Amino acid sequence: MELKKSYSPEDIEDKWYEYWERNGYFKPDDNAEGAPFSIVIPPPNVTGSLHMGHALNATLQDVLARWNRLRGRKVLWLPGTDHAGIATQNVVERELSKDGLDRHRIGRDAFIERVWKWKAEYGGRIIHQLKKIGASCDWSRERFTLDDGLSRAVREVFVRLFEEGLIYRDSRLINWCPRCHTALSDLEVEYEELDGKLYYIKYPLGDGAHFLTVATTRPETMLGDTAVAVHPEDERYRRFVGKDVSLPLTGRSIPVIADVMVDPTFGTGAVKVTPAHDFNDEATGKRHNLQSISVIAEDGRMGLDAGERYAGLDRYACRKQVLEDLKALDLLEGEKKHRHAVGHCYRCKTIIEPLLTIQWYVRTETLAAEAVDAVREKRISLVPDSWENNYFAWMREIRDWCISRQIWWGHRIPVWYCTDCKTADGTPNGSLIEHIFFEPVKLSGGNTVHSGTYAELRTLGLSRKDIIDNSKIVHIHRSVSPVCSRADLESCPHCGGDVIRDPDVLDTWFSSALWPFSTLGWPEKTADLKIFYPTSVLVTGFDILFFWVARMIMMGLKFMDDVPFRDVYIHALVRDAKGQKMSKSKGNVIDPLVMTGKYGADAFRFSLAAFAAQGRDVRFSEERVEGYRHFINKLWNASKFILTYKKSWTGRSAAVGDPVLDLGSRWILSRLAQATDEMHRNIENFRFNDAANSVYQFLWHEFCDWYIEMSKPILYGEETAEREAVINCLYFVFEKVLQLLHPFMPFVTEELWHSMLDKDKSIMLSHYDAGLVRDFDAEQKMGHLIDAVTGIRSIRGELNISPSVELHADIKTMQVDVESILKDNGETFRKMARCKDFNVGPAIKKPKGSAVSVRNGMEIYIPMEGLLDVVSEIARLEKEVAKLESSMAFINKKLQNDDFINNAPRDVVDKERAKFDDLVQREQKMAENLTLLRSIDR
RNA sequence: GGGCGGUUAGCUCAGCUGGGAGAGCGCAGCCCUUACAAGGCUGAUGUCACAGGUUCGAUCCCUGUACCGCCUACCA
Repeated sequence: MELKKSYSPEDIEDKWYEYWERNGYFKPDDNAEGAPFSIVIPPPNVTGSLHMGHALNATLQDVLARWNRLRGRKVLWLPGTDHAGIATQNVVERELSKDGLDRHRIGRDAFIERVWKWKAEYGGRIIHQLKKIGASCDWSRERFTLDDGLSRAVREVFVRLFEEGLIYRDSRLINWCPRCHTALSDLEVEYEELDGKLYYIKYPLGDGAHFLTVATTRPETMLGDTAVAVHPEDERYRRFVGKDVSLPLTGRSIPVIADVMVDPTFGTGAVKVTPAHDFNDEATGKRHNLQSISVIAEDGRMGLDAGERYAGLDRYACRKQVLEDLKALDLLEGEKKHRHAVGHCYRCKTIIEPLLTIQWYVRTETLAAEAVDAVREKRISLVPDSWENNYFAWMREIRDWCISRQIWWGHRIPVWYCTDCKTADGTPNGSLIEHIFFEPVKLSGGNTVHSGTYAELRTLGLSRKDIIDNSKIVHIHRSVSPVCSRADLESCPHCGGDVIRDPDVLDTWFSSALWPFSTLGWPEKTADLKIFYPTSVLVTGFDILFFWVARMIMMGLKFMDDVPFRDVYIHALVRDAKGQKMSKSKGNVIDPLVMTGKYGADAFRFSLAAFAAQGRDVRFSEERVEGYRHFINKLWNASKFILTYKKSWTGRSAAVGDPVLDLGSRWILSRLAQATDEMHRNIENFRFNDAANSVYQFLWHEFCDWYIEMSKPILYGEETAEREAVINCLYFVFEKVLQLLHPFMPFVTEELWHSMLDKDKSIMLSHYDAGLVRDFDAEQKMGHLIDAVTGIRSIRGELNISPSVELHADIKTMQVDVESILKDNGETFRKMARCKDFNVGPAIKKPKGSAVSVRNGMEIYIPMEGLLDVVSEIARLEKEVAKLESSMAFINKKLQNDDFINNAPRDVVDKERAKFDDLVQREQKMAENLTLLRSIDR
C-alpha cells in the first residue's frame, strides 16, 4: 500500500460517499448508547441550486451530526426540500411562456401536473449537490413539504386552528403582487428607496373659487379618494374641516376631515385619503368611517371603479394619463423630486400594490406570546444571543399572518363553499362572490379589463355561470361561512348541494412552520417523533428567523406542547471577499461546487467552518480555501511519513504514564488531550472557527513541526523499545487526529482511516477517546527543549547562518532539570538545533566572540569565530537590548506605582515582578556580551 | 425615524469573565535537511476608528462623535 505523492480529492470523494450511504451509516445507529441527537435541515427550495449560504449551513450541520456520532450519540439529520410556492410557480410559468402558453390557458390541473413534472426532473438537483459536499443526511427519511404525509399534517393544523378560531378570514388591505397575482405577508415585502416625485394637486372647494392643494406620490389613486385630511390644529385649514371638496376627474364630492396622523410640515399639510390603496389611509378611513373605493385591480390595471376613461389602463400608464388630464384642467400645481421607500415583491421584485381583498389569517397574538416565553425562559437558546432582542422586538409587534396565496402550487386551503346553502341572514351565496379574474374583456371605450367584482361582471353583461362554464375563472373569493375539512368534500354536508373549493393555497411558510414535527410523522404518534422531538439544534441563517424560526416555535409549542428545538444556531450571510452580498445581478456569486471541484470538498468545508465566527458576516476568500487545501496536503504528507514505519507498528495504544515513552511522545500526548478538549468545548459552544483552528494548530504546528521532527533521530536509529513506542505513539495520535478532523473533512479522514490504519469499519463508527490526560511535567520539560532549540535557530536566522553550517553551542544553566533534559535528549536537540555538539551545565563559561540568546533559565552561546563578522551580531544585540529596555521601562513604571502595588490582585503583581526580573537578567547578559563583542571588534 | 452590529497588521479576520494584541494569506532573508517547495526555519509590520469617562491599569466596561453595514418603520 502506498499513498500518492499528493492528495487528490477527486479520487476518493464519491467512493466514500457511496460507501457511507450503502452501509446505512447516515441512519440513526440503533446500537448507539448516547442520547439521541437530531437536526432537521432547513429545507432548501426545490427550485434552488446550492449556493454559499446552503453550503455553510449544511457544513455546520454536518459537523454537528458527525461530531455527535463520534461521541456515540444516536444521530438523525433529517433532510428534505420545500415546495416554495411562488418561486416554483414562477419558474414553471416562465417555462410555459417560452412555449407561448400561460397557466390560465392550460388550466389548474394541467399546470400542477406540469410543476410536479418539473420537480421530478430538476427538484433533486440540490440534494445531489448536498451529497457532493458530504452532507450525512439520512436520505431514507427525506421529505418534501408537499408530500402526502406533510400535506396531511398541514390540513390537520389548518382545521384545528380554524376550529379554535385562530384561523379566520377577513377583508382588509394586504400587500399584493400584481405580477404573481397573489397576496403577500408583511415579511414578503422588501422595501427599497426609490427616486419618485411628489405631485401637488388642486382639489376645488365647493365654492368653486378656492382650492385645497394636496401632495401625493401616487396621483392615480386619487380616483379612489374618499376624503382629504388635515391636522386638527393646522390654522391654515381649520376652516375647511367639515366642508366638501370636489374630487377632480370623477365629479365626486369628498369631505375634508381632521386627523392627527397628518404631518402639517410635510407637503402642503393636506393629504388625500385613499382607504383602498394605502395602509395609512385605511386606518384613517376606519377612524372616520370612510368608504373604500378600489380603483386598482389585481393585475395592476385600473378597475372599473376608476371610471371608463381609466379602467383597464396599467397603474403607471394611468398615472401619466391622470397627470395629463389634471394639467389640462389646470389642477396640477407642481411637482417635486422625492425619495421614498417602495415595497417590492420578494420573489419577482415587482412593486407591490396595497389592495383590499379577502384573505385567510392566523391570529398570532397568543401563539407569539408563548413563543416569546419559550425564549425568555431559555427553553430555547438563540446563539449568538444578540439575536434575542431582535426576536423579542419582532414578536411583540407581530401582526396577524396572512396565509392565503392566490397561486396554484401549494397546499390548497381545505375549505369549501356551498353554492346552495344560505348564510345566516338568508342571502344566497351566489350573490356574494367577491372577486373574479377572467379572460380580458374589451370595454366600449377600447380598454380591456381582467378582473372585477361580481356586480361589475353584470355591468359587462356576463353572468357568473357564463364564466364558470367557460372555465375562465382564475380566481374566486366568497364571503360566506366556509366549511373547513380534513378530507375532500364532494358535497355540502348541510344541504348536499354543490360545493366549490377555495381556490387559494397556503403560504409556503405555513407548511415549513410544521417541519420539525411533520417530518417525524405527526399527527401519527410515531417512534421517530418520540425519540427525536424536540430536535437538538436548528442551524439557520438570520434571514429566515421570522419567516421560519419564529413560526416553527409558535407551531411546535401549539401542536407538540414543546419547543421544536433546544438551540438555534444562527449563522451569518456569506458575502464575497469585498463584503458584498452575493447576487446574480452583481455577478459575484461563487458556486460551491466550483470550489469543491477546485480544492476538494474537505478543504472547502474546513474553510466554511473556519469562517463561521459568531456574530459576523462571512467574507469568503478563495485564498483561504487554498490555504486549507495545503493543510490537507500537510496531513497527507504526514501520513506518508508515518506510513514508512508501519511495519514496526504494533497497534498498542500510547498512554501518558508509559515509562518507555520519550519526552516528545509524552508531550504530544499531553497536547493531544489539550487540543481534544478545546475542540470539543468549542463545538459544544458552536464556536466552529475556534474548533477548526485548535485542530489545525495542533496537527500542523505541534504534531508535524515538533513531534515528527524530534522523533526522527529515534526513528532513524536502532530498533529499541523506545523506537517502537514512538511509532505506536505516532499512530495513536494520528488516529485521534483523524477523528478530530473527521467532522470537518470527512472524505480524506475516512480514506486515511482505512489506508493507514487498516480499519475495516468506517471512522464514523468509532468513538472519541475519553481517556486522554494532560501531562504537565512533560509540557514543562518540552518547553525547555523548545526554548533551547528556538534560541539557537533564532541566532542562526537573524545572522543568516546557513542551515548547512553545523554550530557549536555552550549553554549555561543553573537549573538541573534543564541540564538533564538537554543531556537526555542530546541527539534530538543537536538534530533540531543543527548543532554538531554542545555543552550544558552551571559552570559553562561564555566563549569569546559568541552570539548570545538568553531564555528562561538558559544562556545560550554560539561562538562566532569563522562564521561571520561580529558587526551584524552587534547590531542584532543592540536591537535586542533596546527592545528589552523599553519593556523593562514599561513594567517598571507599573511596579513603581503604589496604586498598582496596592490595588492590583497579588498574582498580577507577582507576575509582573517575575516578568521584570527575567527581563533584567536577559538584558544584563545581552549587554555584557555586547561589550565583549565590541572589544573584539576593535 | 427607531433598533442592532461593525471599525484590530498590507489583505481577510480571531481575540469568549479588563493585566503592553494573534492567525491565515501577503512581505523580507536563508534553505530542494531522505513526509511535505502546496514545504522548513527566521524576521518585520499595529496611536486596536476618534474624543471623553470609570479604573492602579482599557482593544475589552460607560458616554459621545465619525464612517460602514444590517434589520425595522405609515411621512402622503
